[in-house]
Amino acid sequence: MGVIRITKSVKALLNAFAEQEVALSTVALVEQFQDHMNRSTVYRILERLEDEGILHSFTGSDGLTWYALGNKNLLSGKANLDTHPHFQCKDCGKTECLPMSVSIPDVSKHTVESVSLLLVGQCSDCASV
Amino acid sequence: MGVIRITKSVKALLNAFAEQEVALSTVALVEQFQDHMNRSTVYRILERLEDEGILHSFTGSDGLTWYALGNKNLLSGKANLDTHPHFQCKDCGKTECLPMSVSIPDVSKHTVESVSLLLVGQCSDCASV
DNA sequence: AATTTATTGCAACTTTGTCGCATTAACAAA
DNA sequence: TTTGTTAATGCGACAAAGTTGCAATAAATT
Repeated sequence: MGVIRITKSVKALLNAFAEQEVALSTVALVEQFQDHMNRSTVYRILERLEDEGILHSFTGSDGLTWYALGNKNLLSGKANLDTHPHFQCKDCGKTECLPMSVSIPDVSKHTVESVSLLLVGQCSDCASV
Repeated sequence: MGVIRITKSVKALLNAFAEQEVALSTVALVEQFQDHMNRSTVYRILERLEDEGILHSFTGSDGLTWYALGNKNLLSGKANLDTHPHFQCKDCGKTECLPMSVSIPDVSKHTVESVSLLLVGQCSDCASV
């Protein structure tokens, strides 16, 4: 499986997530570390960390890929579908996992294997301006 | 606003949606009409039709943009949030709007303006194989 | 039919993301 | 601590989705 060696680059990326309790886009991470690691390295590490279950990814409103800590943490059991939503602020772009589960109704004749749920709106910081 | 002139290209695109009751990806449409209209024309027409409310768009599991008929059709009133999910079959790729509304819990301190909800799984056709 | 201007085609471009391959650096074992 | 194995990285080239400016074209209106 994924992460076998804890390289400096892996540490740096994990650090970025540990410091901030928010989701980070691949684009932002590539830019943040452009002087310290190659673009493809960023992509490959994120992929590996996701394979390990340390990160999980989702698609933002702009179609870009975002990553956030956790995955298994947010799930009660592996049998259940992970239906936690992500929230993206249309003003400041801040994106985060929402610590809740949304119930998805049964879809007749369809087997649902994964759910991605993105809420776009205004976060509290931007609302108070 | 958007659509002012009903050109041959606009008619052709609207026809594609009328014939099939499913969502179509920009990529598929560009390919389908590659001999009849330019790629940028497809993108621009889809954008205009969405502005008009004739189509609505969402992002598929692959990160690609998809369009489907309706929008206002599916909404009871403009005051309510449109929370109808989209379903994408992981096997055949068929993608469709689901005629239902999913209730989104209140998110404290966040104003939710739009919801995108994508279910990925297996459709009935693929399940019976 | 003439006029106006929205729409289109074209081509060049941007951006996100992937890939192969040679080099480098984790890390386990001696 | 040194050595050997191979995962991980850098680099560069590439692919695909989507955008943009501008000149040419074709709706729609009079």
